[in-house]
Amino acid sequence: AVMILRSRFLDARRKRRNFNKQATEILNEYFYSHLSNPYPSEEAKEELAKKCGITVSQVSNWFGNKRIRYKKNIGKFQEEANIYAAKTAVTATN
Amino acid sequence: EEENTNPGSSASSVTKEGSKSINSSAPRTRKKRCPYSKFQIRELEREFFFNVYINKEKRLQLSRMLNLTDRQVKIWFQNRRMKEKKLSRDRLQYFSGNPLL
DNA sequence: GCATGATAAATGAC
DNA sequence: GTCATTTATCATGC
Repeated sequence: AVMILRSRFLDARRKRRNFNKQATEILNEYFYSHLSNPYPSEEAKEELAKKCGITVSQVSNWFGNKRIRYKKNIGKFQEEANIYAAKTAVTATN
Repeated sequence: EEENTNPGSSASSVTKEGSKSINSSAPRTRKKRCPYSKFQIRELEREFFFNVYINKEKRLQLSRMLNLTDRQVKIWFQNRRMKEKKLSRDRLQYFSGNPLL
């Protein structure tokens, strides 16, 4: 039984699964509302992980990938940036 | 499963990372990440199994055998220790709260 | 076919 | 030394 769990653990670590849309929304919301300094603290990471239903490591991975891919091609993310900018603006007015 | 095409040797004579150019304020471009071969990984892992911390002597020996610099071997062990720590964390998280145990 | 998450080299703060 | 990163690469999803 232990061996089964062990192999299952190894497979789960290697397989990649996309996050659900809600988790991605939360992460993007934080990213674009902190675009000048998109480096969440350890506490912020834990809170994001809890809200997204993922691990802190996964949050770190997401921000690492997001930062460099955004920097490498800002134009590609412009539309996305506008969407979340408008979204946070709406929530701010409420 | 072959050797490294080390980009460091292709540039101007940079025998070791210790050697600095005359220019003190050089931006010093970041070394391109080059994945190690299966053979290199096997030997590094073998040594890591015996001791997580490698001494200077074995480090020099390994670096010569694998055609890597001292610094590369040193950094590999640092990263490998971090990886081990993360694996332990993941294992603990995965097996904790598992009803089948 | 790229988008995306995870991992592997490499750097730098401390 | 650790450790959060950057960057490229790998593996998978779709």
